[in-house]
This record gives sequence, structure tokens and C-alpha cells, in this order.
Amino acid sequence: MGTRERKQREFVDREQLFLQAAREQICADGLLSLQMAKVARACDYATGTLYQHFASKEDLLVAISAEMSETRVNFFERVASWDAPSRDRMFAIAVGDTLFAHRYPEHFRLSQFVFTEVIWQAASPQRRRHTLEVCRPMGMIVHDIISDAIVSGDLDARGRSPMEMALGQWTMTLGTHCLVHAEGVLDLYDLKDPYRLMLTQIQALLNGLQWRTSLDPFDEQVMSEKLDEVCTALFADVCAEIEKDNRNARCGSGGKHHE
Amino acid sequence: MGTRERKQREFVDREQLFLQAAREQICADGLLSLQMAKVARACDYATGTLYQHFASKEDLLVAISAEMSETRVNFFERVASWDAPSRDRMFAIAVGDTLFAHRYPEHFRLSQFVFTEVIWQAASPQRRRHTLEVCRPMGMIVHDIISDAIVSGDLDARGRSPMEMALGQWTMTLGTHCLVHAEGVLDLYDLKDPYRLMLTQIQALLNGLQWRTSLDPFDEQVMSEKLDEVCTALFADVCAEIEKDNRNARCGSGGKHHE
DNA sequence: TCATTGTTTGAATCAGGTTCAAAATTCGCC
DNA sequence: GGCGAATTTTGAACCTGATTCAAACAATGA
Repeated sequence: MGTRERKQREFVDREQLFLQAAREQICADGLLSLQMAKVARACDYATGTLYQHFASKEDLLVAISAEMSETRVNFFERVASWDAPSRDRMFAIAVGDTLFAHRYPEHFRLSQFVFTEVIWQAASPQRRRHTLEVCRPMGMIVHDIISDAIVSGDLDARGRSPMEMALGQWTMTLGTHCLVHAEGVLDLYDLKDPYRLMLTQIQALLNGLQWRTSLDPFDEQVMSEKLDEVCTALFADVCAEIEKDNRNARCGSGGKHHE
Repeated sequence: MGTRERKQREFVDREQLFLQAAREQICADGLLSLQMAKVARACDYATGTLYQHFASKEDLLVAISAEMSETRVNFFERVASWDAPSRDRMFAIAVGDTLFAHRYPEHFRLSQFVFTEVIWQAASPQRRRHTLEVCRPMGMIVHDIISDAIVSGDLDARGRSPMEMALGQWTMTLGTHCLVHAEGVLDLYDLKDPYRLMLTQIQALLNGLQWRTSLDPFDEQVMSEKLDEVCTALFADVCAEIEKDNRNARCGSGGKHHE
């Protein structure tokens, strides 16, 4: 009899339900006002039941972040299976990330919070392990792109490991996400459209690493073409959705937007 | 009579005292276990008095971060008054930041937390304004370095504003700080000494921006020389302190170190 | 000296995360 | 179906720690 399996599945489903409800609450009222009791109530369960799934509020937050990361991994996977020069794939990673940030504006806000010592350490070790596991493929995909680049002669790593070569782009995207969510900071210097600026800087970085084929990052024409290429080849659906959603409330599955 | 001024000064002193105590508590027991009542007690004041200075716990955290940022600004200022080629100064900014991170390991951990929506929004508007004001000079110094570079012909900004040109390095350093504090992430890919790797990537970026004079970022010899140059010219004291403190507990003014 | 105004105090309040004994449900077996 | 054991769910009670505020205190000034 599949009783055990059914139970298992129901448990997973319920977890999904909780995660979904929590995500909606975050989108609707902000990270600040997420309350365990409210999440449980919203799903018609008692508070205690929620604690069967998540060891603490922090644990829940990390779990949400991990779940969204799975979607993010999917963006990376699209790039991995793209048949294009290594440098274009590397760039596509960055583009995918900016699209992801547009499509799920809450993700990086949450993830910035979650990777904070206070939250991260308060989550259960299993949760932390699982979360890192979920994120791992992103790194591996980048790793493979760089390996390809080295093998094919597009890039001379000069004895550096692939991930060491990746660090610049990685930190640049990460830093951009941080900056975007640090309210008021970009305004200090009147910086608009940080993601577009980031893509320019990334191309400059790739040039500096002498990753073939070099291009002029300040040529708007060329950049727009590169961007379009990636969007149509890999992220047509996402771009369409972003278009559609523009000027609409949207988040996860349709709560009112916070603020 | 200077009664008003004396009062004012005493108030400022007390605030300093609170900030100091809070910083020590964070260093000793971690961000998690900072307690308002304990901070007040440690200074021999009642809890309520602490609230004369800080609107909330979050407000206090932001204030600590702002205070440490003043020290960080000092690092930037040293670079600003350095008589060296623009590119070397730009690089020195990054070096200064890595030294700052070594010297005050708690700062970026805290600042990552503080610029999180949850904390930032919970601080008082005045505090937020003041904090941004404190940080502003850092951007301005970078701005001026880039302006110099453009004027002197070291850099062709191609119509970009100085801060737009700075964004790559800015986000790269920011992202590196984040990564360093995201426990477990660097281990995933067995990355050691992220700050050294960052400096390499930054040189690559500056090359990619065609910022004169280009150098080989993968030449350890050259990089070490550049690094030494900055350390001896601008941060001799800091480097000496770091040397000295190596393998010692230290934080702010000598609490036991957390974890 | 006494009223006034401003400051400090810390016990009381409050919010919300977490626990856990009791109630409900499910399961295995006859 | 009926019964007791095992598991799951429940939600009110508990607990921690931030925040408040009425009373005590201190400085000011006439």
C-alpha cells in the first residue's frame, strides 16, 4: 500500500502551501510584518503545524529563499544548454539574472536578508545545507561555461580555476542586487537603471579578462543587439511576461504589492 | 553661559558611550543577541534613556553602522589626497576597503544587515538621512578620481558620468563583502582569499575600461608590488595593526570575539 | 524657597515567536 | 466494525525582549 508515499506527498504539498502563503504575505505587507500565526491561519492550520515544517521563522524565510532559488537555477540552466560562444553564455548568465530580478523583485531583497548572519545562523543546519545544495548548480553551470571557454581557447585563465575567474562577474551581479535594494543609495549619485549599467561593466570586465570575442561595451547599438539576442533565444517567455506585467500588481501569484 | 552647549556635549558623549557599548556587545556575543536593556545597563543608564537617543533597536544598529562608516570614509580620504596616477588611486580605494574589512571584520556584516529592507525601514528617517550623508563623501571621492582620470586623459568615459563608470568596481567590492559574510557559499566552490581575488578582478575591469596604464592582473609579482605600494604609502598604520592583531582577539576596543 | 520645566527611571505593557499537554485522527489488528 | 497504540494537530499558555510612560528626580529661574 502507498500510504507512506501518500502521507509524504501530502506533507510536501502542505509545505508548498505554507511557502506560498508566506510568500504572498511578504509581497503584500513586506518582510517586516510576516507573522508565523498569520501564515498558519491563512492556510487553515494551527501555528504548531507550521512548526512541523519549519524550525523557526528564520527557517521559513530561508526556505522561501531556497524555493525561489530553484526558479533562478532554471534561468541558469537555459543558458547552460544554449549553443553559443562561451562569452555570450557568460553574458547571458548576467542578463538572466537581471530578468529574474525584474520578474521576481522580492527575491533578492529576501535573499540579501536571508544570507545575513542573524537569519542564516538562526535557520536549521539542514535548511542551510539544503539551500546551499540548491544554489550549487548555478555555480557549476558558470564553472562549466568557463571550462569550455578555456578549452576552446576563448579564455586564458593563466592558471586560475574557473570559479576564480568567475568571481568578478559574480560579485558584480551580487553587489548590484544589493545596491538596488539599498533604498536611497543610488539616488545619492543620481544613478538610473543600474542593471543596464551593470551589463556594460560586465562586458568591460570580460574584455579585461581578454575573453574572446571582445566588444565595445559603450556602443549602445552593439549592447542592445547582444541583449536582444539573449532575450529572444532564451528568455522570450520571461520578457513577454515582464512586458505584460509592466504596470500591473504582481508577485508570486497575485497579492497586492507592498508599498 | 555655555549651559546649552555643555548639555549638548554631554548628550553627544552619552550617545558615544551607548554606541561603544553596543558595538562591544555585538563583537562579544554577535548581532543576534544584542539587547537594548543590556546596552543601557552596561552604561549605567535605564532603558528609557537609551530610547532618548535611538528610536528603536534598528535605529541603534543603523547608528552603529553610520559611525563605523565615518572611519571608512577616512580610508577613502587618505586615497583622495594621494598624489598618484588616477588608476592607482582607484585601485587604492579597493585596497583600502579590503584593509578596512580586515581591520573591522564586523563592519560589513553589520552593514549588510542594516541595509536590509527590514532594518533600514525600521530606523528613523533622520537616522537614514544622516547615514546616507555620512556615506556620501565616499562616492564623491571616487567621483573626483574618475573626473581626474577623464580630464587627464587616463580614461575615456565615452559620455558616461563618473559614477556610472565607478559602478563596476563599487558593486564588485560590495558583492565581495556580501559573499565573504555568506557563510558556506565560498566553501561550495573552494574559493580562498576572496579579497585577493577581487583585487585581481578589479584590475581586469580597469583594463577592460581601458583605464591607463594597463597592467597584467594575473602577474602576481606586479600585483604584489601595487599592493605594497598602496599599503606603505597610505595604510602603513593599518597594516601594522593588522599584523599585530593577527591571531589576537580584537574588535572596536577589545571585547572578546564572537564565535 | 518654590513653581516650572526638562530628564531619568524601571516596572508594566505589549507583540509575537515558540512550546507542549490535551484532543483529534490514523493505523494495524482482530 | 471495534479497539487500543501511535501519530498528528491544535491553540492557549508561556517566554523573551522591545517599547512605553507615569512617577521620581534634577536643573532652572524668579
